[in-house]
Amino acid sequence: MKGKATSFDIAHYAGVSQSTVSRALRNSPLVNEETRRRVHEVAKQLNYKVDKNASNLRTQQSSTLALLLFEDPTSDESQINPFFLAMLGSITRACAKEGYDLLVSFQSSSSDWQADYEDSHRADGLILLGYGDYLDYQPKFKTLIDQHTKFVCWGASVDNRPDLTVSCDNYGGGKLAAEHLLATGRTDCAFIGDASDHSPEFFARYQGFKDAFLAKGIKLNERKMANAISTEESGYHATRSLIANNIRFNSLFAASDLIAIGAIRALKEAKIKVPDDVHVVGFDNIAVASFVNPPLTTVQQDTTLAGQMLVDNLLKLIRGEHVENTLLPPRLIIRGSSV
Amino acid sequence: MKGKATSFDIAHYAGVSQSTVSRALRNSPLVNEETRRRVHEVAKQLNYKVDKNASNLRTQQSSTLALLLFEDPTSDESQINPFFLAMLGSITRACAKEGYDLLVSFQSSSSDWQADYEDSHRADGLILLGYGDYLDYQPKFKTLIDQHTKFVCWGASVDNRPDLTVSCDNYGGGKLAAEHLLATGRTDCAFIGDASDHSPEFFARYQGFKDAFLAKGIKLNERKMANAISTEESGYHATRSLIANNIRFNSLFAASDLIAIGAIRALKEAKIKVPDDVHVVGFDNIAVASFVNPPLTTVQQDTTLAGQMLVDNLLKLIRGEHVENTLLPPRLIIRGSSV
DNA sequence: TGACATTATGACACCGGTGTCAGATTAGGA
DNA sequence: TCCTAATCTGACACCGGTGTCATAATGTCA
Repeated sequence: MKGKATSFDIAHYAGVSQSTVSRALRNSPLVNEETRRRVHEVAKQLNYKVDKNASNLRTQQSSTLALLLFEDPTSDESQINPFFLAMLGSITRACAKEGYDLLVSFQSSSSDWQADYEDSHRADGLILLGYGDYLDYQPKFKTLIDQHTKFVCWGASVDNRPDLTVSCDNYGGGKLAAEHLLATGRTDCAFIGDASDHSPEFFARYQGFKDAFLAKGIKLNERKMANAISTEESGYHATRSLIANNIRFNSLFAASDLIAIGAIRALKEAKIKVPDDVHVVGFDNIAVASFVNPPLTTVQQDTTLAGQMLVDNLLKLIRGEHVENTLLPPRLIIRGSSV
Repeated sequence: MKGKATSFDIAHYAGVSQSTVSRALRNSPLVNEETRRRVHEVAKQLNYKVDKNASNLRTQQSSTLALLLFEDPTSDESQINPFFLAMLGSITRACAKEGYDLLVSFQSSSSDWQADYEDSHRADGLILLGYGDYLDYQPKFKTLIDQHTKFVCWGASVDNRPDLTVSCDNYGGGKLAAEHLLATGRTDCAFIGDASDHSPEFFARYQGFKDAFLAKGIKLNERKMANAISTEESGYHATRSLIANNIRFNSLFAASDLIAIGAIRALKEAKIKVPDDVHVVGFDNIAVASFVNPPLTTVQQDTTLAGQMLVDNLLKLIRGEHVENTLLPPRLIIRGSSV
């Protein structure tokens, strides 16, 4: 057999028309049981596989989702944020479970990102994943909505369309972290992250954290804060600058685990002991968290559930079903860095 | 405008035929400069995107590669081997660079894996990634070759077709590890991994390691070996069983970093100090390696280069060009676990 | 036995591009 | 001025399926 078999080849060998082959292979009730069997038989022998391009072209859908990964442009090229990789894994699994294929693509948020997977009929919908720079994305979101592109995004909320967002309850997670530190009696707390509304997830974490302290009548000292993006390097430098400015604290909340790991490095370097001198709590529960020294207390985001929800919601959108705003419950994982 | 624009819409507005539109958009030299400009103009206004399904159907190729990830069926569902995730990242980037899209799919090596991406014209070729169980795969490889499926694989070698494999020089890497331990004077060495030919990569690492010791006239003690697959758990249990059997050693070579990390946990638990009592060397240089305590000495595999080579070789195969067997040089990264 | 519903099948248009071929127009050369 | 070559464009078949419609074969009931 030269080249790949087509449904016409099968039709020929099975002694039926090509239409019937198409129907038989998709188990249409219109086709006779005996015929169906025979067609399947021949198809198997010829190792026939439906041509997805032809099929997709005709049906105008692709059984494929596209995952767009946005990375902090400043992060090292070779190292991808492990939290996103975990998400990628769970999204892949969720797609497979639903019978969808997944196209993966990295976007650098600085450049003009190409969301044309849907326009070009390569994918039925998009999943946007990133510690989104909130403000920069809004115009893009609007374009996507105007074009009726189906998409969901992680973290960053879309104006007036809360149903398009799946995210961890960052505010609640921040509270969990705060309550834990308060319970251990460490009320003089530093925050490393970004408390501007540029980074909505970090902002929400900080808000929850702050409010939990306020609820106990404690006001966080604004001077004990330093900005950082979600890399180890950034966390290290931010913490170093606090130390260099002679700012004292007995506990530290980092907006992400990578930041926390960088912070611990800076603290160690300054001969500040973790957890004896400073309790440290991170956010994400990436795989590394349990291996660092000391093991990192952190707020876990359930990536498996998150991936599943992103896919589920997107499929609902594609099918035109109603979707609710989705907020996933965080969970505190207590380890050696704070006890 | 209802629905998506097609090339006929553009033809209409630009006052030319659809054929000309198609040519103009692909910058065919056949079309007049002025016409080309006008067509592009209209296309942009209508936000036109070529329908990939139609295009792929006609041209019989997809500008897409598929990545099949094989995981150890025993590994935890939620945690994917970080080494593979790093590879995934670099493969994605390499694909983007070459203008190809990437379909990602997880396969459980136990079940019958579906390699029909190419048959169904979804992808032009396959990249196989996994700590392959060598023997199980050979029949599958044969089928793929018989069907003229274009594919490359990482690690596992394909009988008679060395050109289909890209891999790290595992033998050389094992030697590097051995020479380092010898240089530190730790000649009484344990090995955790799989030294059977079931796991070709681990086997090669062990061979290189063993030969380097032999070159110094030292024969490794077979009793100081334990089998493990590439998970932290497995490394932990394997090491524990050695300790439980009262087997002594002053250095340890693990076939992968995850195994090494598990081994360190087992050692610590038994109050055996790393590196004072036992020097530990791993393999892979996953991101975690530098964060564990003590930081792990390891043999680095250059994942960026590996991803690039896999993609490059696959594209060459697709284009029918000659491909060489590809072996990437490993590099020793010395950290606290062995000095 | 004729009228009608049911079942199974084939013919055919269609999805939206790409590639080939033929034809129109203009330019160039004798 | 006429002929040939070069340039540009449109018509059309084609890729390999899917869905609609018409039709043949069979069964049912009055």
